[in-house]
Order: sequence, then structure tokens, then C-alpha cells
Amino acid sequence: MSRVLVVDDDVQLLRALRITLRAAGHEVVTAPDGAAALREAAAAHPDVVVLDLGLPDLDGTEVLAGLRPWFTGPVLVLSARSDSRDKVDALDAGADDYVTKPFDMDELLARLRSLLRRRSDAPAEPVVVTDHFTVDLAARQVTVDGVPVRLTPTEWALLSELVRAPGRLVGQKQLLQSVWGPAYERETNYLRVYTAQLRRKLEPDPAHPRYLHTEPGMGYRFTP
Amino acid sequence: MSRVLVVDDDVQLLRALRITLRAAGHEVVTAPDGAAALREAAAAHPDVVVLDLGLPDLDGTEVLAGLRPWFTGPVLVLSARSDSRDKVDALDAGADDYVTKPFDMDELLARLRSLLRRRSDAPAEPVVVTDHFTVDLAARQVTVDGVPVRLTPTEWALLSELVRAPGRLVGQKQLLQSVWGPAYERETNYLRVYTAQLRRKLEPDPAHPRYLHTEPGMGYRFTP
DNA sequence: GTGCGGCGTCAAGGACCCGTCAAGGCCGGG
DNA sequence: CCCGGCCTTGACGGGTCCTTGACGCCGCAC
Repeated sequence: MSRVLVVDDDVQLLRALRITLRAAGHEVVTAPDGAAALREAAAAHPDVVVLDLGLPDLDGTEVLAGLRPWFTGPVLVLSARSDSRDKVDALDAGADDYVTKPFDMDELLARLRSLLRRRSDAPAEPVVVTDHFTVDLAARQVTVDGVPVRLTPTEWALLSELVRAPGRLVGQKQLLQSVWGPAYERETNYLRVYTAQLRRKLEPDPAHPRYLHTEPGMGYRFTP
Repeated sequence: MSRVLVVDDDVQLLRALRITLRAAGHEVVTAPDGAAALREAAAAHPDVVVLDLGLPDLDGTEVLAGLRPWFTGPVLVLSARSDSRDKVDALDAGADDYVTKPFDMDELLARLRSLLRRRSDAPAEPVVVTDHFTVDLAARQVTVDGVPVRLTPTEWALLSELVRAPGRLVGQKQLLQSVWGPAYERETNYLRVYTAQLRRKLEPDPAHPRYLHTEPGMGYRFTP
């Protein structure tokens, strides 16, 4: 069903969680400390992380900080500390839920279900491929028919915004905001100029775009 | 910042929440009972709902059930009952978090921030499906029999207003207001022209609409 | 039957938006 | 200093979309 990474140094609790989560149909990966947690999170690509704040090596919030820049799934924090200050800190550090020990197992499972229900199906694809060109977001490179093509910084910023939302329409305000900044919300000129350049460089027939479509009055859409 | 709908019958608590949420930069809409909650949720399009389970008219889970078919934002449940059984029921009924009274205000705010943060990362908007066409609110795309259909901005604005309230009647004043602006409350002409265009593009038999119904003198209704 | 109000349809005009091109300015490298 | 990318800006033609008015239909009240 889903892969759960459980981070805790309490062997007893770890064992109980493993059994219960397995019984609920989840695949379980465990880590006994912070370093292992970061390692396992990178290796196993879990759907959700259950993180105990009291770890032997790292502080729980440090693990959270190490996770958050790239891990987009939900994180449920376990802690013995019930002080609301701790809760606020953990939640603001990127946690999605905070459960104090001792906790009821059924409640934990229900909270996990709630978090997983929200999980979206867009796990940040690093490389986008079409019949005519490929866009490697990580390497910052696009190739057309296997041949690398150079893009200017602005062209790249615009293309990556569109490619990150395949099939979805991206509003012109949003494009202008994230490529040129909030002060340029009305400069739809730029969009026209740069989509034309992108089409010239990427589309097989720039006059009749097949991938970079424009929706008059609304925005642009990349369709793979 | 964000629009919060607070549902509670305790006037004291409602007042405290309103003040605190306003201070945190949120726009606050309130409802004292379940019926008003459903009404306000439809009218105000809140980003998040804070729902007390103990209401005078409806049970909280009934409100949740009425909300969930179409409201996709997060719902934070408040309750005086700390039994884990109640928590599990609420979470499985569609709640995203469960906080027991009495609660710490800072923690509530942090949990709201956490819920809203998710919304901005992964705007999980709904997809409305009928036998003949589908409307993807997030991608801003409608397909009829599998083929994408282009809608103009106005057509889209009108359709999304109707589709966001499936089965419910939407008054002409409300439609005109949210699509064309408050100054156009009397231009029912526009509604006739654009519903006709939508029907031509979406309905299998535009002359005998099956999904976009007219309620003479009142408004329009989308029935899935 | 007759009048009336609300609705659906159609078409035309004008405003708006888009694609295109090219000139000018800014900046860094040679 | 000059030169070449790159970004900005303006102008223009063509197409799209919104607005607006006219017309006929239907249901209802009288």
C-alpha cells in the first residue's frame, strides 16, 4: 500500500510499530537514529515518515531540517514532550502532525491514513521526455532530437515552470511572478516573446505548437 | 493571507478564535451551526475549515460528510472528546487534524500553518466527472469524450462556479458577481449567452441540457 | 386570445490579446 | 575600447473573445 519510514531508538516501540503498520498493509522501513533516518529516506523513497524527536545522535528538528529540502511527503512527529512550544517548533519546521507519547495506536494509524489520503501524485519528475525533445530539470539541459540546445536563463526559467506542471495550465500571473518577480505581473509582453523563442527552439513546427500551448487570456500549458 | 471558516456554537470561543486568526493574518468567516457551516463553506470558498464536533443542529461528522464530497481543502476538527475512538472516526470521515479542547492557541495556529503549507505545495484540486465530460479544476482543462475542449476565460469562470457546487442551485446574482464582478448583477443576458456556449461545447444534446440546468428566475444548477 | 417576462439563439461590432519582428540598452568578455 | 549575447520595449497585423442588441419561443396571468 504505502512505504513508511519509522525513525525511533526505542526497540520495543519500533517492533510494535512495525507489526501494527504491516498489519495495516504498509511496507515498513526503520531507522534507529538521525543519520540512518536521512540515509534511509534517500534510499527507500518512503511515502511518509514517522519521526521520533528524541534520538541519540541528532536532534529531531535537525533530521526534519535535513529531510525537508527535498522530501515532499508528509512527516508525522512523535515526541514525549507535550509542551505546546515543542509542538509549534516541530510543526513550523516542516512536520505535518505531532503526536505525544504515550499514544493510542489506532489514533496513530488514523492520522497516517489522513496524511496519506492527501498525498498528491506529483513526485517532482527530474526529467521530462516527449517525442521531440527532453528536458532534464536536474542537469539543466534540454536536447532536441538528441542534440543539446542552449537556452538563455530566462528561457530556462520559463520552460521549467511550464514543464513542472505537465498538462496543467499555468496562469500568466504565476509565470510572470516566478520568472520575473512580483513587480512584473502585467508584462504579458515578456511571455509572448519568450514562448515564441522557446517554440522556435523546441517545437518541430513553431507556427503550430504541439507542446507549448497558449490559452488566450489565461496562460500557457505544456502537454507531453 | 488565507480564508478560514470557523464553525462553533460557543460564542466566547468563536470570538477568541476570530481575534487570534485575524491577528495571524487570516480572513475569518464564522458559522454557529451545521447548516450555516455548509452554506458558508459553499459561499465563501474557504481555504481551511475549523470544525467543532459539538453543534446544536447536526452532528459534526454529518457536517464533515456534507463537506467532503466537494470541499477539498483541509478540515481541522475541534472536540471536547479525547477518546481515541472519536478521533479515529473523525479522521476517517475526512478530517485532516483533530485537536481536543481545551487547546493551546499557539498550537492550533501552528497546526493550521502546517495544513495550509501543504495546500500551497500541492494544490490537490478536485476533478469532476460525468458520463460525457470531465472537468479538471487544477489543470484547468475539460475533456468531452476524452478529447480536450478549449474554453474561453469567461466560459471557464462560469463553469467552475457551477461545478464547484454540484447538485446545488447557484443564484444568478452570485454567478454574475463572481464571474463579471459586483457591478454586473443585473446583466442576466451574459448568463444566457454563456450557458448556451457551455452547453454547445459540453452537452451531448445542447437543446435538451442534461447537466447544466436552468431554474427560471433563480439561477443555474449543475447535476452530475 | 392577448400581453408580458424570462429564456435561448444568432450575428455584428469593437476591444482585447497574441505572435512576430526589430531596434535599443545593458553587461561581461575579448 | 569594441563586440556579442541577452533582456527589454515598441509597433503592427491578424485573430479571438466579450459585449450588445434583435428576434422568436415558451409558460403564465388575465
